[in-house]
Amino acid sequence: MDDRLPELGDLEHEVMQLVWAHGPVTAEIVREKLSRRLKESTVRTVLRRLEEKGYARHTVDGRTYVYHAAEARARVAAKAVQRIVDWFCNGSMEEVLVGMVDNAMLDQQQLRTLADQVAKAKKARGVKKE
Amino acid sequence: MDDRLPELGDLEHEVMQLVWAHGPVTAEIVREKLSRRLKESTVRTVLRRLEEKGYARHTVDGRTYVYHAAEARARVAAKAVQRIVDWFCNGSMEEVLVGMVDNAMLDQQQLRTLADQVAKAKKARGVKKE
DNA sequence: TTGTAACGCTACAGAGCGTCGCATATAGGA
DNA sequence: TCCTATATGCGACGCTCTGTAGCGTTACAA
Repeated sequence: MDDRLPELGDLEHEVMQLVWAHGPVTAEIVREKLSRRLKESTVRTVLRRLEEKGYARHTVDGRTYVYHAAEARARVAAKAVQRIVDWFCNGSMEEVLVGMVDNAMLDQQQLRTLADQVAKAKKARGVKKE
Repeated sequence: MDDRLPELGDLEHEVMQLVWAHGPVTAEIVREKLSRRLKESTVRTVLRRLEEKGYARHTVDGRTYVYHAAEARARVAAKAVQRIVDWFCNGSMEEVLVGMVDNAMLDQQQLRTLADQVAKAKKARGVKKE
């Protein structure tokens, strides 16, 4: 259930961002929206690898593959962060947050605000939650 | 000042953990403490690469190199998290935390506690801060 | 000066990623 | 029914990163 998603390369990442932002996409759409001009086969290879890695899934429309995100972006990000926390700090999220405050990436004010927003967000979707 | 630290491989990571946990170390000490039995030259190569990547530094004692962590573990972890946040959520730490709560990795209670601990930690070292 | 201990340099294989070319299958129109 | 356009998968190639190590070099003690 909490399988480790493999890491993403730069291009793979860019494509996933498109999938998340744009919603279901075809290889052609991805190709058009990419910053670089790439061959169709390149895009398809990336999409296929993304699916192998568990980031995306596809459905078939006529004879066209439509790719969807397999997991919400926030969820993937959360797992990535969890991984970092486990790796570096034996799972102590606290140590990481302290590090961020220390590094001036975050201050307690923001942290407190975050706690509120998270609480709100949770309540907002609380019903849906299983 | 906030240079991007390159990622670490598994062995490199294990070695850094030793450096952080054990304090200044020599190649020999690292070798002894590693889970696997490796040749000295292997350990030295890893240490050297770690230094190239900016994770460690060395001083010379007699003709022995002594390696130190270049940055605190929490700081490195924080940067890694920051990177994740930037990559996936356009810098919205909030979105990530929501994802973690959503993923049951964290609950608001913990988050609030974290906010307190962070505040305390900051105060504790507040004076040193620049 | 010679042995020994510590070091850096170079290498090499395997995996991951960006990038394609090419063979193949299939829906429509001639 | 057959040809063409289009969509797909598979395999490949080069480059970089990482784990792992052999070997030549240098400095200090005897």
